[in-house]
Amino acid sequence: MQISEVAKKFGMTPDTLRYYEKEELIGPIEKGKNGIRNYTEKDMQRIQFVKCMRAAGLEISFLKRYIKLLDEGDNTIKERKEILVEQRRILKEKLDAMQEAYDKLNMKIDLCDKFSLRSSGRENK
Amino acid sequence: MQISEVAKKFGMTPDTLRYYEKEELIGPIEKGKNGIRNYTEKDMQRIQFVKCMRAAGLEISFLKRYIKLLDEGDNTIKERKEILVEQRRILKEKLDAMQEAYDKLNMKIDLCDKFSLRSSGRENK
DNA sequence: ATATCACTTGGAGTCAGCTCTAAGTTAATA
DNA sequence: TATTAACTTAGAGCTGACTCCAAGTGATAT
Repeated sequence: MQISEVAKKFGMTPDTLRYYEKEELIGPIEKGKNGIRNYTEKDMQRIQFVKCMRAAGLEISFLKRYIKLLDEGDNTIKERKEILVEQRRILKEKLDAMQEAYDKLNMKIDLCDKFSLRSSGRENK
Repeated sequence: MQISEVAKKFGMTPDTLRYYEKEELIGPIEKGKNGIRNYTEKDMQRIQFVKCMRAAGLEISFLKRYIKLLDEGDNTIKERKEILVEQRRILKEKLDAMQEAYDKLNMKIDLCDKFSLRSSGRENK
């Protein structure tokens, strides 16, 4: 599959895909003799993973480190787990902070509703 | 309360507090005749709010807009609610994406554990 | 043959959100 | 009185993650 098609499939730009490859989050992607990238099913699984993690705000430096270890094979599992556990911790903290903000937003929205009710109530007297 | 004290209280730097003030997320903070900021209880409530929202990733441009409306009074409630609802929607999407990544991380960590168990089991034969 | 199109590269530019620097003022301490 | 420390300002610099640009290549359509 060619770069623009893959980009479309994942809702990102070819630029971003090339950038991720340069940063070694994906690939290196095989190229035909014309120099054009041809993405395999496996490449796309990795893109899927990277996209998911990036959408959650995980840093590129982490992903790079992790994927390097992945490619090094089974004897990096212990280290990989440590990295994953650390990222999970960071992610959990962010999730909690966001949940707190979410609740606060909900409260504020409720207050707006209450205010509107009260004042429309007064109008109808 | 003086800037460095407030900064410490909220775990941020004086620079950030001055930056937020310049961007009109807080204040304007009253200054003594020496030109030094003196934060009131009300200022700090707003700092608290801004900090919470920023920690959840809400943009400064939104906070600025929202706080401007707040200061304009009751007849901006409808517009404020619209903004809040929109931000809630954005935040919800991010929360879901992060939850998905969180689950994926957990799965990967489980896989690491299983692998370690299996190989240590083999070792003990 | 020539134009169009999607691709390639290296490197520069952009953006949000801080973060730091330099130069200056003021109040308290040695 | 001189130093120190905490504050002030305007504005420059930094970081992460893209995003864009210019110049070039190669395959296809007219």
